[in-house]
Amino acid sequence: MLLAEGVSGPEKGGGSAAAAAAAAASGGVGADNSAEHSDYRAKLSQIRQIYHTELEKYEQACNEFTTHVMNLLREQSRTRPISPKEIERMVSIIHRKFSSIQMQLKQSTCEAVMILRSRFLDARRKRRNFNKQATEILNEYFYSHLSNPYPSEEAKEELAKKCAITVAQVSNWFGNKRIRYKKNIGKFQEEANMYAARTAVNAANASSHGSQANSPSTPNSAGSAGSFNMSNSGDLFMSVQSLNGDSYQGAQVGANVQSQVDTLRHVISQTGGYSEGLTANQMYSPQGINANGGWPDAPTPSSVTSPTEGPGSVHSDTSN
DNA sequence: AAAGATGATTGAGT
DNA sequence: ACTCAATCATCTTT
Repeated sequence: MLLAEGVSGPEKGGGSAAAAAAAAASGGVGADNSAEHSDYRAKLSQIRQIYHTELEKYEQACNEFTTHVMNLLREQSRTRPISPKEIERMVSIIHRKFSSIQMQLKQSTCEAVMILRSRFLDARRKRRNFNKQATEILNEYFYSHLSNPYPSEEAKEELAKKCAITVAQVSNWFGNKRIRYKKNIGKFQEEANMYAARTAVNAANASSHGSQANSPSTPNSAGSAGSFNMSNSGDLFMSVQSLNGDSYQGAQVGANVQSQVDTLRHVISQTGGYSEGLTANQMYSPQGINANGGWPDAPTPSSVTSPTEGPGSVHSDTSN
């Protein structure tokens, strides 16, 4: 342990390198937090220094005590015979005592290092929110796959790359998002509206401009300037609703039909059944519309592209 | 400072 | 192996 942390290893020189290596090996997340690492390293070197000075002190004390005892024995040897074996025994006893003290020192140092590590390297303690763009990308995916928000491994990797985070973080994000969305759909309605409308508009633009079915990189072109006005979103709703009418569904190529279905379905259910008394669960629940939509099971382990969905009935429940 | 939001961890279930 | 649910620790907003 101490060796691994560079505490009991070589002196000052390679210590920081060893500490950095240990931190990187155990931290795993180590990417940009150089400032925190330097702080960590400083504390670690402090511990190392204390450890070494204490060790030196103990050694010195041990030597002093040994010579002291030796002198005593030598003095005694004038009055009574002392066998060299006895001297050896005494010395070994002294050394044993001091080595046990050293062990204690090592143990406490080890504890200090452990505390330091847990303090500095525990990911929960240095949590940083993702930047706006990353959350936008993630939300966009989430709300455009609302009927089955379980990204495949490849999708996760892609999202991770786009958002400059790890795949595990993507999984965490989706886990949190699913659970929190399901727990309180009402709280997420505005957000859902926003993203649904936006992706719907994007899709409409894409389909009207030609055949750019799937956007391979940075789909955040249009409204990412960051102004979420309710009146504005109302406008979007209207346009989307008219889009839903009947003229556009032919233009949409089947690439991301499912996401557009989600989007449209969401908007439709929004504009259609808006009543104040209802609870959030009833107002908009993809589970209610889609029998499978409750995401209870079937995380679709390997179906990245599933065009099997029949594009025949995009708007089966428009309900004029 | 309190409350809410959010990313990460943990334990259980499948 | 993956997800859910609860929880923690921190960040952000009020």
